Amino acid sequence: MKRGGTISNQELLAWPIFAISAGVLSLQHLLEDGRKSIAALFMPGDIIDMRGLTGRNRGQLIALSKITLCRLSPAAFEATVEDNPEAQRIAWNNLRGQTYRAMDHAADLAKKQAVEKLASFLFECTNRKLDQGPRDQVHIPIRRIDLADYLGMQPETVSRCFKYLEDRKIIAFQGISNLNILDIPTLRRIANGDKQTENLRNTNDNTFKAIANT
Amino acid sequence: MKRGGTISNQELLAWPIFAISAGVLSLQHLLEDGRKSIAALFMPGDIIDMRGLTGRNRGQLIALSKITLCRLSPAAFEATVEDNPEAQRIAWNNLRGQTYRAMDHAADLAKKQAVEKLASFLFECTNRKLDQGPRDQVHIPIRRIDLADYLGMQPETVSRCFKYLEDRKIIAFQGISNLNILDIPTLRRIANGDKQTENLRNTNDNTFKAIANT
DNA sequence: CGACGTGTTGAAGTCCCTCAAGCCTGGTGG
DNA sequence: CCACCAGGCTTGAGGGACTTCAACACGTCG
Repeated sequence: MKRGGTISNQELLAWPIFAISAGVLSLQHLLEDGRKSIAALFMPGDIIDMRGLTGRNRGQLIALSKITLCRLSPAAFEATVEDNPEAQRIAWNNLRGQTYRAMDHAADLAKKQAVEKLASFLFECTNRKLDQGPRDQVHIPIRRIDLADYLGMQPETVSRCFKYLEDRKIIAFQGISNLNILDIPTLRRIANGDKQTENLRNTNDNTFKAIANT
Repeated sequence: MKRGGTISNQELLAWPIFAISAGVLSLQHLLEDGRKSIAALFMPGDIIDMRGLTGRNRGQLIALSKITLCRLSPAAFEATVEDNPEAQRIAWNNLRGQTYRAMDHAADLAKKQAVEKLASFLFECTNRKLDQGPRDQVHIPIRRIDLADYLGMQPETVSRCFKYLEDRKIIAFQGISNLNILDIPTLRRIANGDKQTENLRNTNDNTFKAIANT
């Protein structure tokens, strides 16, 4: 499936359960006036069970990159889960992971500023990647526009916040979708909403003002 | 358990799984500088499985009202779920409901304005209440402060938005925690972010200005 | 090459937050 | 029974962070 492709409701009725093999899939909500928001990101290994949810106002499943997915028939899924405790445990834990990730994400959106949300997202990326590579290298698997919709901000703000972190030598870009975290502790503090860090970051400006006032 | 009571990490290690019988439980995240946000609300019937999540930075479980809950031992839970397909289905569907509710909530927080978020919350209340009473009567089971933390706004803004809806005869309060929805279609449009509604609502002001200008 | 979509800057506006004060309600004790 | 108190809710003015709008770079694909 190509980027931008959607899974239609008819397909969902026929195959409401599937798993992601590769790529990034999104659950998008569209408001009346065109505002778009991405409610969740599904990545390889995630199991999606939309039984009984197709008709509702739950939004659409849209691919954010080229994806491959593995369809499961509800009957086969139920049978597997009932017979195989191991499979059941995997499915349960995956769904549980999705739940708490969505709740964490909601908390991030609720009371965090733009830079803080971006910092949290970078950690979410490092936590979710399957291959256990170096923890300071991050690959951003989606476009800036989609990232903005996921974090509840504008593409412009995303750009400005990345620049903000880059200027302060906290991250360094390698191309458009890869970056290194140069200062993990500071980024962590920002993600946790530590205003102390904010003060540190503003030190230069403050001394500037202080000098100007003398 | 009284309002304000928390479930400690030690208790969670001993009893990581439980179900809510009555009351409202919240999952709260606390930022370094004191900002608080409520990541999720758990209501009667919800099953909470925190296995393996206690140590992490997942926040705390805090009661928002007097609650009673039913502890389950992991072993017993697993055994029940493996033996009884019906129980398994109930647990799975409950967790699935929590997941999609959290995702919807995240989408609401991402790209909605204050009044729109409040309207969505009112519908979430009507959808979640167990007794199938009249659909236009809503009981708000939590305080304004907690509602603000859940919706990512300030208590003041919550108050202002309620007044806004009340002034326009869209809702009518019966006491502090009960209200009637007088105009369900309009409230629905607001919840869906329809700017047309916004224009309708502003009509009076506009004519006012127009007259004032002539 | 030119067109398109995406990402980045810059200035003006708006919604919400912050702070401060007043009001109301429910619980407590005399 | 009523005064009192404390916590929560409401209201008002001022400031800040993000959005909006517009224009410009950049890479890709036809």
